[in-house]
Amino acid sequence: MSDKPVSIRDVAKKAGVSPGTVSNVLTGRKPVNKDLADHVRKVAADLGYQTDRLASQLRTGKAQIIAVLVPDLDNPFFTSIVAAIEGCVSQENYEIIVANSNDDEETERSRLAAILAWRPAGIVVIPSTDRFPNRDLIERAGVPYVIADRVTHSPQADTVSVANEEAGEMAARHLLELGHRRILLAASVLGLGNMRERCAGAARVIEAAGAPAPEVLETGLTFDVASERLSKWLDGHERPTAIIGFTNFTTLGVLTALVERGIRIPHEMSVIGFDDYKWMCARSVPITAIRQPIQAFGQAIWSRLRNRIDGDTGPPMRVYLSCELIVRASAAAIGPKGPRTSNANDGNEQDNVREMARPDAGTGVKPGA
Amino acid sequence: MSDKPVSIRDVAKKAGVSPGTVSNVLTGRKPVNKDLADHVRKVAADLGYQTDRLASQLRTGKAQIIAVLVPDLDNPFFTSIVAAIEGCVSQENYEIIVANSNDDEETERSRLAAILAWRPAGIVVIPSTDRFPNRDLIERAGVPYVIADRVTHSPQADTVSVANEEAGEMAARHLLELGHRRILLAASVLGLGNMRERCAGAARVIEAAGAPAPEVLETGLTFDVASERLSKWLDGHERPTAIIGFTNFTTLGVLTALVERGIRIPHEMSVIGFDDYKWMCARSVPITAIRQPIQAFGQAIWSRLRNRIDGDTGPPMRVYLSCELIVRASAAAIGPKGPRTSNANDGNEQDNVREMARPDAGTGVKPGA
DNA sequence: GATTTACTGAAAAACGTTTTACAGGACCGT
DNA sequence: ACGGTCCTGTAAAACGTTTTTCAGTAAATC
Repeated sequence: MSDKPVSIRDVAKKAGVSPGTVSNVLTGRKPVNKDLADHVRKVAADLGYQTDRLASQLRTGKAQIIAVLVPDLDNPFFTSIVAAIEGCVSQENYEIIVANSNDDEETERSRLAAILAWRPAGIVVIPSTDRFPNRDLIERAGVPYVIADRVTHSPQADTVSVANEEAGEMAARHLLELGHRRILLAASVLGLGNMRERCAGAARVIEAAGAPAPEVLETGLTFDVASERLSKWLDGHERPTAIIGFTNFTTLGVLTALVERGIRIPHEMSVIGFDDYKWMCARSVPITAIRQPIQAFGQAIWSRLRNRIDGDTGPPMRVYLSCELIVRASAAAIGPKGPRTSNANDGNEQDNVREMARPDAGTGVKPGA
Repeated sequence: MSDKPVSIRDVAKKAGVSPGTVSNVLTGRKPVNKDLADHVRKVAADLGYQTDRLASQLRTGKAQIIAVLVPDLDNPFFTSIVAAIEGCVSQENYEIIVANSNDDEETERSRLAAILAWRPAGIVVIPSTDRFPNRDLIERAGVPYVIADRVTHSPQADTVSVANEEAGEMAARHLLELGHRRILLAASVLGLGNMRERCAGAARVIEAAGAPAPEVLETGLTFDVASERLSKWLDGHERPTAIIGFTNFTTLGVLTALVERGIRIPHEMSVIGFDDYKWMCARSVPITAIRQPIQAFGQAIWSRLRNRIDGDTGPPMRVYLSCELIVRASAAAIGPKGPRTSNANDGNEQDNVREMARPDAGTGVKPGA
């Protein structure tokens, strides 16, 4: 109800000191007599004073704001990353601004501009495209940022991503061990670095095993077209014995396409999905999947960004985290008999985060097909 | 790279005018000669000037920030609402700050305090508890806010929610039409108004049909305990023929509990879920569910909040939106023969948003059991 | 005992805007 | 010619902080 919020001046007057002293007491930037400090603190508390962060951070130059720009706020993978980051930063008195680029380069640009006008302390962005041309906006503004997930290395900026090739390898190896040889890789869009790497990892292992090079199908970025394309593809091609979905949406697409075609899992088709969600277990044949370490992801992003905010001017770093294969029932041994699930879960639980300086920057991985 | 961002003073100097004039040109708050205005705009564009929103909004008093406080950022329902709101507000040059209360009253309070320090233009909050005692913080700050989802009416504030009773009725009626009489209602926590209302709606319809009053099971707020409690309950009670999950997490819990017990859907148990997600269709027996109108939800929240920000001082409004029953295969007719699905989808597609002033405020709905 | 040093806190400048107050014309009607 | 009203733009105040500068006192050093 009280229209004007209580200001530092009010506190100062009531406490009989100068505003500067109140500031020094509250921020602790300059020492002030213990007794007086206590008094000021008490008055501030009594008045319910809350420092106006707008004003405070106008003066100090940077806002305690971390902006997170994602390509799709309706994709639970991205929101889970936002959640993980929020958990980290809120403990250090930062606030999070979210923006949605809708996988569109133009809106990405405009959202980025709007966000930069807040002079945020840092930005984490999951680019809408691999090249991320809108980077120039951030760089011109001189705001620290890290690129996450989709772009796995960049000569200009820190990147945090998953060990994509390794993830692809894990999935493929699991299928090979189960006897599969004709494997379909379902990626969202090969224009994305992480997709190329996952496919490359899988393809390498598969070919190394002497199996035919896997086919790669691009299912697009949304769920709806994913299942559609999958269905169409299944109609027009010799049927593989296993499919790896390299994205949560593609996994969902694979699953519904199989339902539509009446192809049963795992008897007629083995499936490995990406990401680990509750619904994967809420089925009679729970889904074997590659789990991305979301919490660690968020922490790694924040820790990198934090360093930059604190003034780290070292060369761009590339951080990547290992995924984990969660063996369940949707990938089964091939052969005359029915499903036989394996539980060769050798996931390396600890030490799943590595950092490396980047001498090797810029060497993109070729698509697997 | 340029360390100091270009300020309005720089533009003014280069354009040969005063800072005030630049401001007037850019904000359009006072008229300025057309030619001069164009010139200023050009200079501003050349210099890549972007007004510092911190400074701007310090002066004007309120930040173009909408804070969204949700109980669980890992729950896709809540994040989908955030996404819907973000879509609305970003078009009007507002930015969204998200905060996670983690379903805990204390962290809710501290997050709220942190958020209020930004002097946001408005707040939308999905309270962690029904009573929402932390409301006092917002009210003391005098910031407009709307309460969403969980609390469906409040004498002090606008509420936007779903037509919960109606939703419960729809689900129950569908099951009754399919011949079910012993129905279990799975709610998250009956301390939440929306849960009580959904249960009440279902219970009323069921009892009106002469069927025994339905049992209500509280499954808790997280997925893990949900399935656990469900499993335990199923062991200790006579088995119903149908279950309604009144939350996406409880639905997931129901589904996995049934999987664990080897109870098949819909042959041995019919299930109606809540919310509409992709995974519900990615199964051989897709899930019949109550869909909440997420987009409309976000729009209604924003429109209400917008009005308040613009100075609407009318009495608190209660807005509620109708849900839709999506008939699929997980709820089947009971009887000697196997599953028979109905497609009696009479959902009222249009006119699913209503507003009403609140003379009836404060009359809570009783829990259904 | 004089001079430095250390400490404490007040006063004022600064951050980048917006807004208010005002000044200088031009234009109008008398 | 004169006072009034527009019109357009400048100068300066203001927003609520933090930071810098400085003054006054007490302690320490010679």
